[in-house]
Amino acid sequence: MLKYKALRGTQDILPEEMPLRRQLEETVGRKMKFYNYLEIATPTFEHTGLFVHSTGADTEIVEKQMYTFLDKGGRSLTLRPEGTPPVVRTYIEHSLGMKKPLQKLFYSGAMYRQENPQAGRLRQFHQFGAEAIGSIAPALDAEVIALFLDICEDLGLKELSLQLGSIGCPGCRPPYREKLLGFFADKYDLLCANCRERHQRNPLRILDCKNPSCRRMTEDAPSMLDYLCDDCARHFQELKAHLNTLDIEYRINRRLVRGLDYYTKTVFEVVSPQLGAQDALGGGGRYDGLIEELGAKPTPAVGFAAGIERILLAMEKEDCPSPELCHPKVYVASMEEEAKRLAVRLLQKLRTKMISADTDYLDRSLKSQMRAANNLKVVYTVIIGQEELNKGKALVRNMESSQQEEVEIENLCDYLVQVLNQNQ
RNA sequence: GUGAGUGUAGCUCAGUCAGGUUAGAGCACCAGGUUGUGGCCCUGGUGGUCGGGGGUUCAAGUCCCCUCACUCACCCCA
Repeated sequence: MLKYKALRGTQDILPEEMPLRRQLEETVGRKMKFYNYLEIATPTFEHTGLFVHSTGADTEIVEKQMYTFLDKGGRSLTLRPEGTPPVVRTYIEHSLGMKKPLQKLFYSGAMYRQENPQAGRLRQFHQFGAEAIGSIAPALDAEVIALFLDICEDLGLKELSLQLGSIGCPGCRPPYREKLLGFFADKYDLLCANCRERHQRNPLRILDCKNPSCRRMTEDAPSMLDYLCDDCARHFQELKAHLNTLDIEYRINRRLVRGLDYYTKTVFEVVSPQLGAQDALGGGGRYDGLIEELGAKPTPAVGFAAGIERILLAMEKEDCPSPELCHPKVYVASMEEEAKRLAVRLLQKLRTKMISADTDYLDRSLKSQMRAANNLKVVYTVIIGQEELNKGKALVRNMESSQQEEVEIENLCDYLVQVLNQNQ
């Protein structure tokens, strides 16, 4: 029995799974470039207070999901549970707003939340995300949404649903909240246990309950969308207009609620019907109050975060094309000491000429070496033994055609470079 | 944190209901069939404290308890 296993909710990524991840990473980087978002990276741990004051002290994430610890100086630190607060902290700390009025940034990395793991939900998981800080333009909300959908489509995902909503601003949300409380006043006893708790703390969340009876009850509950202030309503209208011009389909979700405190106005979620319970591939929205909340001058912003493992799951379910592991081009099979020394020299030369190559380090029979070459799917196998050494030549076998010919040992490398280039 | 289901070879799984020789198959891996040539085929081999611990029994992969992990769902969210 293995003494130490990967911790609950963490995952080893094996060689076969890497190509697909790399592809995703490459797609993200490429698309971000086209939309002019620049990459940044922030530390994996921060002062605990950063998340308490941005994500929100009352949120599930901060209340019970953070990996928080004291360092030797007695400071409370936390492994980042999400990417937005660190990015905003960086934006403020390095006065990025002074360098450019609008900063468009993206990141990709591991996040940590101590939840109960299930399909599409890990304790260490990976997110990429974009944050556009400095503009209130609804067109920017649309760009951020378009960017995320563009990435998903480039990866081959087809069955996606964009859920759109608005949760207002500090101006219009409190009055709406009162309205909602009024609506539930005579229904309190009919709510499920969870919702009764929500009633005290965050009544908006009742709208998000999946309990069928709560659902039915909230059907004709007032929606935030009907109580938006003029500013928020106009913003929402303009965003929808922009999405229409971009031919982006969306579904208005009158009860879309986010679990993070900093959202204002626009909220959205991209959902895959392939996925089951954890079906949100990504989500985001506007957070016009966060920068000020963290001590800088008021600055509007909008962004999204996406779950890499969830996207990977969805790609698998939709049979998206996945890149193959790459194979070396040449295998050098050799017998006897002298030939093996020659093989090592040849390998070195090939590699400096940018040709991937490998050989046998297990002192196996020629037959085994040929099998190894076959499993590696190489294009050519070079065979060097005593006979060849005597002649000063080596055999070069084309693995597909099974044709092989003798080549002067001195010319081996140049010969292989030449034939491999012809093939391409 | 709660509920249900599942843990047998590197992988996919038989065997568990009705306890009883030395725990099996396919794939993968290794070797041989050709004393120097891959794929297909044939033969053989390596590999398991049956998730872990405890209990019942003459006897436990099989029954009971605990524990850990995974899966699904609640919850939450990416």
